[in-house]
Amino acid sequence: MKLATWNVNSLAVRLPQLLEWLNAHPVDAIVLQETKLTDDRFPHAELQAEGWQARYFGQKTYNGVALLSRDPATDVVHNIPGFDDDQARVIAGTVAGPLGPMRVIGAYFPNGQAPGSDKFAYKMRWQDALHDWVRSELSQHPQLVLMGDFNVAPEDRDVYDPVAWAGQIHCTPEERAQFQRLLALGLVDAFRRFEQPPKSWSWWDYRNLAFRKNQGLRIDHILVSPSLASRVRACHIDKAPRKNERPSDHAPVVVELAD
DNA sequence: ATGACGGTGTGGCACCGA
Repeated sequence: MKLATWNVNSLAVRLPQLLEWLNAHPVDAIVLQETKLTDDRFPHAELQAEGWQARYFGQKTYNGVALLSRDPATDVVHNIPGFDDDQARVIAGTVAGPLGPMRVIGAYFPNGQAPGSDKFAYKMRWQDALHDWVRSELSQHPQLVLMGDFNVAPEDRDVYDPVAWAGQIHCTPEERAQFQRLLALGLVDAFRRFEQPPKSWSWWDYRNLAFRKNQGLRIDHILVSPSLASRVRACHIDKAPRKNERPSDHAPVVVELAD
């Protein structure tokens, strides 16, 4: 079973690239971030024509998330229950698979702007709420995957220039501690289960020829529940779509689970 | 220190992302 996450930075612009990628890289389910579409504009017909059932939760201009699967996801949740939020950042659903029902949570963590800002405080509150909710989801769904754009580079090896980025947004001790709190729930970073090429990133700035210079961050992650950890067969970042004309600034991340 | 690139909105630029 294969699962993926991709911050597409506007699904309206990236739909052709998404469909092309899904054709070349069949997955059982994928979560998308930054769709930037209200639900009435979501391209469910185009996706359905390609065999995808879509669950989506969007808004105008910013944010927006979706969960695509071959069979329609059930028990769908929008945003973090009990956490009042006017930003569309989370979609969760249960997807049928060879391993039985799989709880899939797709998340677009707040950017946070800068330490000390209001947006940073929101990012911390949001992550507190996510942590507590994921803990309760884990108690009900032993087979759970939390994936998306975390906007956190967990360690210095996830940053192209850790000295320059020290204490900067995505790299602050507070954000990294929040990431560790998720791991403390028993979740496992699938990417780090394996030897990986050094300088593996999932995001490169559009500016300064960052992709060509391979200056990026690993901020898109796939965390799996304890009962899935031993089933993780592979996890990789697919840089190829970043070479497209008009690419997203993020690359998809893929995990393969043994049936 | 700033802006650089790209997306969106009701635009002629501002805001936001990371």
